[in-house]
Amino acid sequence: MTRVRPMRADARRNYERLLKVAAEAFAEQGENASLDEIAKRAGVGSGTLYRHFPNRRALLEAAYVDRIQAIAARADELADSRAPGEALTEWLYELCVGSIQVRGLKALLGSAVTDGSPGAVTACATSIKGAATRMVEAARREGALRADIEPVELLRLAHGVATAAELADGHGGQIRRYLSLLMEGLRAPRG
Amino acid sequence: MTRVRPMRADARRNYERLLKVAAEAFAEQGENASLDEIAKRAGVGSGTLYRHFPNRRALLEAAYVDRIQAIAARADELADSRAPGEALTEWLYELCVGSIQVRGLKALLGSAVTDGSPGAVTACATSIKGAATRMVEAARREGALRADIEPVELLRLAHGVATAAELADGHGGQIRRYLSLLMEGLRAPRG
DNA sequence: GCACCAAACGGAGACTGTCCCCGGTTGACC
DNA sequence: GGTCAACCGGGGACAGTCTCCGTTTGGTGC
Repeated sequence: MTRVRPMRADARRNYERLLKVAAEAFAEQGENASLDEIAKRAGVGSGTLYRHFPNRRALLEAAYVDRIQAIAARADELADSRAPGEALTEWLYELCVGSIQVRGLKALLGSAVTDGSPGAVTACATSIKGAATRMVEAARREGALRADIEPVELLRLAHGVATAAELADGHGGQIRRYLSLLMEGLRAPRG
Repeated sequence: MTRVRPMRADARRNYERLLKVAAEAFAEQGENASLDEIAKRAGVGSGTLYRHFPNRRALLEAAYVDRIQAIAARADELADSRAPGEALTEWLYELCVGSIQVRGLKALLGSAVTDGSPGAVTACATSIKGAATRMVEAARREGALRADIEPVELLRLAHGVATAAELADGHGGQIRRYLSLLMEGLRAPRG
């Protein structure tokens, strides 16, 4: 158990400003927003940015953990208020909407469900997969979902739906439609 | 009718070497392969590359037109040898495999079915959409496909499937599975 | 053959972005 | 208010994109 000493006041200040600015920049410009530009907008040097966040992915993840947690929490909320199958569909819908509207989020969610990506075992990946697992299990019990679909597969397929919808109009206008086509295929097999 | 004078011999030579090298580079490294590096490998200056191909997309497209045409031709071949629904599924499967194995191809196919992308009206887009249209119409007639699915939507969804499969293992091992799940949802509605 | 010149070449260089390094600064603690 | 580890920030090496322009060369008419 290493003694963790609290961050110095200036460090904490910079850290938080960076997160705030980064979240905005990634949302607007996607995952490839300029890091030096983010540093500048946060009023710090690029050295400071890279010390706090060794690479782009680290910053991206830090900027969106809370949003991911919110999505995970939303799963339980939906599970309480609707039938499992419906809750699942609605949750995936919201996931896709978030992926398209907040541009950096999609990349992050994608790498969270990528097999064998370095550093994939992150807080983000864990909580989103946990939420998916709970929803999938409930939906299976209700017979609203085939038994051979793994939670992580569902997340990957949802990512695919978001990608397809993005190609359509760039604003997610087709998510609902594409998702319902997919869900139709994921229902328990026809008699 | 403008008089088209043939390319000078050195120009044609360079043009073709660039295409060859670019196809290799994009296949290996994806759509973001370094253009200067491609020029160097082809033994020409970067100025020459940019004169022949004003931007990355132009080079990408030129490097893969023939491959896209082959995919489009393959559609007719499959249509002749199998039932429409099965032919469609197999064609989409091959499309996805190509998208994953030849890395730059996916980006190109994606932009070909993007609504409102600049320069979307290209030879690639036209021939791939044409092939999709023929397959979709045949499948519809057979009742193997819902009537409300547009050809271009199918291409977008296939792109989504390729994306999902790529997340799974990076090599397309799940394409068949994910595609069959999708196709299940695209069949004519249950009674 | 040869001279001409439009077409084509190629690489220097301006610009943007990433990331590291290290001399200077500052906040926390005594 | 002195000490020092932690932190800052910007300069700079490196890589990539794309343009500009002086130089070279292939095609053509003689």
